[in-house]
Amino acid sequence: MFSDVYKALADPTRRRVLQLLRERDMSAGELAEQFDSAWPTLSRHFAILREADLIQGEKRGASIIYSLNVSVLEETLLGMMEMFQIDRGDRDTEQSVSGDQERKEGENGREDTI
Amino acid sequence: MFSDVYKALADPTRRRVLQLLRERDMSAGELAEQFDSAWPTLSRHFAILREADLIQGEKRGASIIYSLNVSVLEETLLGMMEMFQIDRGDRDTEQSVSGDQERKEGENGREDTI
DNA sequence: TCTGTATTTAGCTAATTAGCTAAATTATGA
DNA sequence: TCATAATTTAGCTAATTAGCTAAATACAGA
Repeated sequence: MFSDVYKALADPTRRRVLQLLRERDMSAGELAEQFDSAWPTLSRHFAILREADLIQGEKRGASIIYSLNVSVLEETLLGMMEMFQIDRGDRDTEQSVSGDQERKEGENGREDTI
Repeated sequence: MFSDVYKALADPTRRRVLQLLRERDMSAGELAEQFDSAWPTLSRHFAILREADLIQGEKRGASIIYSLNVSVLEETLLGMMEMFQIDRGDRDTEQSVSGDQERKEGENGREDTI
């Protein structure tokens, strides 16, 4: 369902693009300037983010202004939290999940952990 | 920093493995039975999850019992929320972020969205 | 020590992806 | 219409990855 989104998020360059767009809308060129890669390379990253519906571009004159689709990002992350039953509230609160068991250290302090 | 974790999470099979381990610890074989892929293929996925420190395996006799590293998963997801300034509280609460702007529709109801 | 079970490693193929340069496309303005 | 600017597409290479089968390793129990 969100598989494209997960893949889009797996790349550091793309995560940085999203972060930049979190601050404000930017043109493709303005975005590309923030990176060392060639512009066509960035253009490809933009396309992947567009396909995942994480960003959208709007033509303004000769430029394309990209903007973040906050809701998709939000829904994906919250969906992921839910999927893994991570309590999204207060970090110090005890989690209560069926079959819940945190990492437990062996009595001898040594485990055959691989 | 968490790049390995993101990549590990990008694959549906691996996400399913994590979900299964969320319920209870399982041996490699028990896990592998849940999927159609060949065991070595699963073994490879386990290795990627181990390298990302999302799971760990403990030898028990001839078997390896895998368990989820809940904290790594939790920290990654919360870190991601923070990175993108997603409010992890109540969904209906207004977000207040510098330069924040939700998707706004053009007056004419038509945008040159690409 | 031999046998069977559990799991991983080796070695392969096919598909995907990130990066590049060069060319094409689209819009602006003289 | 011509030149320039902004961006994407085309077409390539190198690296990565998912999948497979076959072989190797590690352990348990007779």
